[in-house]
Amino acid sequence: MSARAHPVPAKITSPLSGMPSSSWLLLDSQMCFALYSASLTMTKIYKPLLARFDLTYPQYLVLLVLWEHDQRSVSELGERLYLDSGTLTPLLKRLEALEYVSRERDREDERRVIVSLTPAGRSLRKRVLAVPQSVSCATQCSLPELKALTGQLVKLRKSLSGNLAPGTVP
Amino acid sequence: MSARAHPVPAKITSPLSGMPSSSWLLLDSQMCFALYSASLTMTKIYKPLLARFDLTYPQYLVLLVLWEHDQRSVSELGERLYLDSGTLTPLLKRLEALEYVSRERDREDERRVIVSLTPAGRSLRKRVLAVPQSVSCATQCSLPELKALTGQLVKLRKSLSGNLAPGTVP
DNA sequence: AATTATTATCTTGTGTACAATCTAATTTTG
DNA sequence: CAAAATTAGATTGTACACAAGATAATAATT
Repeated sequence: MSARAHPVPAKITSPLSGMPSSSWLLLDSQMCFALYSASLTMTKIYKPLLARFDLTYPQYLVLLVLWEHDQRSVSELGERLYLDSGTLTPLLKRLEALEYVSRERDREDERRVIVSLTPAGRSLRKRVLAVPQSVSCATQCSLPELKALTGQLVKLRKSLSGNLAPGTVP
Repeated sequence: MSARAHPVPAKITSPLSGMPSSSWLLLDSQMCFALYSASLTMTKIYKPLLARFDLTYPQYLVLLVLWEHDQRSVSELGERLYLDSGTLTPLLKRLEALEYVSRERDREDERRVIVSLTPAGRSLRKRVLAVPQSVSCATQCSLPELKALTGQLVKLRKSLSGNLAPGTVP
């Protein structure tokens, strides 16, 4: 007595365009779900590749940052990765337990914690090089396609970031 | 005595293309990070909009599925959303506590649990309609752009799903 | 200099994600 | 039909993600 309440039922149109209002709630038409599920799937692809180094995807991201610039504070890592200290602190402790990084208070400003690569963390870099290459293959995309998609996603993140506090309903 | 080891240091090229090997580890050139950070940002956009209904984004996704087809089993929801029972079981219990859904064993097959919308869950649909519209605005994308991006992300998820067990290094 | 405000990190609590394991209910097979 | 295999959910353990609040160090102000 319920169910199948969707294909083209409404004549009401949205304020945004000629889309029927019901279309807005169709799972498969939602860019956000495509984004969300693609992101989860991507993490699953990384998992076995990074497991050999006892790394998770977010831990690998921290190492990417440190391989570019060693000795970053927790907040600098957070700004770069868009993650907060509540996420990073325990993650960094795990990376420290793995002996890929060390954490020490900044002498200049004791509030800050400086995260540095250990020799093991530095030497990991070359061995990890194959991982993103392998994932790149799994996408079945050409490098120009990947670059284009990256650009669109960066643009999207920036647009969304701009709306991160106020906007409720248009 | 470390740091800044990257812009164009290596002459070695990858097996995939003419990209210098070091480029593969640059955070900002990684489509996967763009995907990951865009997805997290998107969830942050949804959070305040869904909080009014005491919903999280994955809970909202479950409701989207049920609004399309009421009375789905846990595994059917999982197939649709690409989530497993370890994620869905506690999530569905919270939706049940909110009285948006009910959960009962299938009489025909007692192994299955059927998730159904309550009247409150059904009536939520209209009120939630403004949420995806609002997010759509926040993207600053036109509807054709959103459709194109959705298509690319779906294609990406499918390509990645195809590589979910075997492939290690190419 | 003492007060106030700010900043950086840590902690706590809630809610995903998912692997691995467990239990119970069907289905398949011999 | 009984034993074995399969299936559907639930449970457990690990690891994010983030809001909110606590703590401690520094900066700004009076």
